[in-house]
Amino acid sequence: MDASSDTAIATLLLDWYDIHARSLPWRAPPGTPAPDPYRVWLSEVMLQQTTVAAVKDYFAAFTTRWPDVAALASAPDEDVMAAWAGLGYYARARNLLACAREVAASGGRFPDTEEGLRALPGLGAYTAAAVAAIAFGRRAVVVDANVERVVSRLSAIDTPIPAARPLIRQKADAITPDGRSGDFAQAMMDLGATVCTPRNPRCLLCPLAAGCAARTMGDPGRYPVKAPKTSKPVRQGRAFWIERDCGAAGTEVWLVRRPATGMLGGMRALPDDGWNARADGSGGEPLKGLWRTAGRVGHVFSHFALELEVALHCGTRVQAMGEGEWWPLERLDEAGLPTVFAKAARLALGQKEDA
DNA sequence: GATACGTGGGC
DNA sequence: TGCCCAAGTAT
Repeated sequence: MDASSDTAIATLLLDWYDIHARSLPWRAPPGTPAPDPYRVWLSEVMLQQTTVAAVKDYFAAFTTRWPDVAALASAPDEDVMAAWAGLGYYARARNLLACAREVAASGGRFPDTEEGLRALPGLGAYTAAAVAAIAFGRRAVVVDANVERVVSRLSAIDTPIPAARPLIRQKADAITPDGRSGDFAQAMMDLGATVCTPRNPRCLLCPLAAGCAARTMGDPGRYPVKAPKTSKPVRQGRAFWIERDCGAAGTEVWLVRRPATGMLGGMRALPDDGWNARADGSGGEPLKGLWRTAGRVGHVFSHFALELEVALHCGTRVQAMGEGEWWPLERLDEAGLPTVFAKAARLALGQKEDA
C-alpha cells in the first residue's frame, strides 16, 4: 500500500466518521472542540479491556461525584475503590487515584504530550496516545484491539498477535493523518466496534472495503490471527459469611479489606480460606462455633475459575476477628464488594430468606 | 515475551 | 452452554 492510498484511507474513514460516529457521554461530536481532558482520561482508563456498555453507568457516577481531577484526588481511597466495584481490573482504580493525585499535586492540569501522559500511573502506550490525540489534538499512533483488527484485515497480516504488533503499529502509523487526530483515533475504534467486528464483519457497510486485503481474499473474519488460548484451572475455595445479632434489626456482617496488591487488591471482601490463582484455599473458619453451608457460587476470573463454597455463621455478640469491620446488611450494596463476593453475599442472604 | 489481572455480553 | 472478546497496564 503506497503513501497516496494511505492518505485515502484516512480521508475515507474520516468522511465515514462524520456521518456514523457513535454518540458517547465522554465524546465530542466530529469536528467540534476537544472534551475536558479529565473526562477523556477517565473514560479511557475505564474502557481498558472493558465494553462501552459496562462503562457508561460508572462514568456517569464518577463524573457526578467527582467532577474534576481535584475532586477525585481528594477522595478517600475506600470511596473510589467502592465506586469501582464491579468494573474489574481493580489495579486501574488504584492507579486512577495515584494519577489524579499526581496531576493535582503538579498544578491540576494533565500533561498535553504523549510522553508526559505516558509517565503517569495507569497510562500505557495506548492510553497516553489516545488522550494526547483526543484531548489535545496531538498526532499519535493509537493502537487498541479495534485498530489491531482493522489493520490486520486491511493488510491480511498472517503473523499471529502478539508477534505481529510491531508490524501492525507500523501500518497504523502509515495511515494516521496529521490532522483531526482525535477524530481519526475514534473513527478507527468505531469502525472496529460497529463494522469491522470480530465475528461476521459488515464489509458491505465498510468505507475501507475496496482497499481491504482480507476482504479481497474472502475471509476477513480470520484476522487477526491469534495464538490459541490455554485453558483455565479450576480452584476450590470457601468464603465466610459471619453475622452478629443474627435476624435482629440492624444485623451486620463481617467484612475485611484485601491486601493492596494482587487479586482484587484493595477491595472490601468476605473473609476466605486463602484461595488464589495457583492453589485451592486451605485455611479454616475464622471463628469457632456452628457453621453451615449456604451452597456454592461459580465465578470465572481472567486466568482461573473458582468454585466458592459459602459458609455461614449466625451468632449473637460475635467477637471481632483481627482486622475488619462490621457492616450493616441494609447498606451492603454500598460496601463495594467485587462481583465474586457480591455473588456469595446474594447466596447467603437468600439462605436467610429461606430460613 | 510471558504472566497476572475482572467482568458481562454475544453467539 | 461454553468460549471469545473488550478503548491494556504493570512487572
